[in-house]
Amino acid sequence: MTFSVAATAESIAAVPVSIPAPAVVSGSSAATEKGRCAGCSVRSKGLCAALPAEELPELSAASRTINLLSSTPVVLEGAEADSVFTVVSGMLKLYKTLPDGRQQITGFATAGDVIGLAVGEAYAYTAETVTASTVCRAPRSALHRLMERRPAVQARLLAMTSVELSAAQDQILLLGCKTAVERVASFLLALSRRSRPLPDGCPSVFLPMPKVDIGAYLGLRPETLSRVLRKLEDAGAITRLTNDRIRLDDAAALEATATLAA
Amino acid sequence: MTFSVAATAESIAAVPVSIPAPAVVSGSSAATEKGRCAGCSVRSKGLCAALPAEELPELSAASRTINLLSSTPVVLEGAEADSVFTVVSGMLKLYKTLPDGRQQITGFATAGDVIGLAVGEAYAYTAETVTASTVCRAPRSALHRLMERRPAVQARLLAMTSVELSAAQDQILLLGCKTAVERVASFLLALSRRSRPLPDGCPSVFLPMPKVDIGAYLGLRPETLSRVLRKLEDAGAITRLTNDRIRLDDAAALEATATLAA
DNA sequence: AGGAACCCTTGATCCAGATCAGGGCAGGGA
DNA sequence: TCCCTGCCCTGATCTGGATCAAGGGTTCCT
Repeated sequence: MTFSVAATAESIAAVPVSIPAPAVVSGSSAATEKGRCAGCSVRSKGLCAALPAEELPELSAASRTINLLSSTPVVLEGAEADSVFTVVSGMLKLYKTLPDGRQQITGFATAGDVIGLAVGEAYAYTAETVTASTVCRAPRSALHRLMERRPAVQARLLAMTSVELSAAQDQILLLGCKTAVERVASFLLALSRRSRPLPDGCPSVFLPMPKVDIGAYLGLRPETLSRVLRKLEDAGAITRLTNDRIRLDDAAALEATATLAA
Repeated sequence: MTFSVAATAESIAAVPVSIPAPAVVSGSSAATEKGRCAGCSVRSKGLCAALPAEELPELSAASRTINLLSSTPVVLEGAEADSVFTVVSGMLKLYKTLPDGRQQITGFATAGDVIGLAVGEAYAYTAETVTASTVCRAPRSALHRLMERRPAVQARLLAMTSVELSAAQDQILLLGCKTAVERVASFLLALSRRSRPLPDGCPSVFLPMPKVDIGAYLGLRPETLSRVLRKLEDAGAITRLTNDRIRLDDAAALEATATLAA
């Protein structure tokens, strides 16, 4: 469910992907029909968590696992929404585009998140990999049939959509009210809540996406983001360990500058 | 479902409310148990549209109709979410507040919209009447029981939540990318799609809420909103008929300035 | 090794919208 | 009737973040 700020994506770095073609499909090929879903790393997450074991064979047959390089589109805004995807690993960005090219990232999706749910016939946003990723594709019709047969799946989908709506409203608050520093502090804290602290106990966040994407998510230019991060670092609140990892040295100070409440 | 921009609220002006106390509850009193819900004006809207006739008696017994003056809070952000409300008539604003008092309006709710659905134990936003309104209150537990018994209700709730999520993402795009003029044009067009055109064929919108609230919804100061409306009026795109009604003389021009796409 | 293409960062300047200030008008109460 | 209060509009000024410009680091390709 595209939790607007999630970061279980730690796994990405640990599993260097090496794929020849831009997209490799591994369906009901090598793995046995039942085994594929049963042994899946996101079996207990997202929608699949609501599935009883006896549904697995049919789901395995209906779905396909796809490996993707980075910067690869998965769904396109406006295209016919005939499939839904579950992120198995990696990270994707979801964004909307204005006619003149301006883009607003509405969220980042990581393992367990569902992509491509649409109200009407067309996808409402574009989803594109930020890092090499693996997603699981299923026909929309299969999901509908599954929901009719299993109210628990529908309940799970409702819960996930509700969480996502709540996150979207938090983002509206952020974009409508907060200053640049407050936005960045809120973002770092939200990410840190979803990731494991460093061995030294300090929370840290993993940012595999380019700075321009973080900016597009927070409604800021990359230059502004860079300046804000420097200011926070000078203030002793954070340390930039590497380009894609930040340690939160003073989470309390961040909370204070984030104006709390989100 | 708090459609971010809805305007079937036309009815409000036509039905001048005159209530003595700030809140008048009319439960299973005068109306018969079955009659209340069966004859309700929002029977065919929102969640109630998914209800079969045989559920009406129980729902009538579990719910209460409440008349409210303007500027009356219905649910409070952070309070225990023990009830859900359906708007019967009038208009409410939904907003989140930062500790220092800044407020972001996340949507306006009109007839048929559902208010107070919460992910956890607490309401995620405050809802307050903008005009005198009538809402129907039901215990959260009653809704849960109803959903378990009737998958169609759950399906309806999922559909409504999905639409709302989509609207929230449009609002994120608006707040993150668009200029002041684009925001106002988008807002007017979104409202006009939900209201009937004037006798002369021109679309028009009804804005019962104060300008400061519209600004708080669009991420703008009331001064800026006022200036933008004047600019649009000078350009011949709109006419301010009264303080709370605007005629869209040139919807095409508005579409163009709204940068489309939302 | 060389270099091309990205990113990221920093500095200088600009501007859309915020903020500050003041005035007009409509509704409501004494 | 008159005053008071709240809302709206408009002008003047300020400023946070955007935009413009440039330099350095890293990765990948040749």
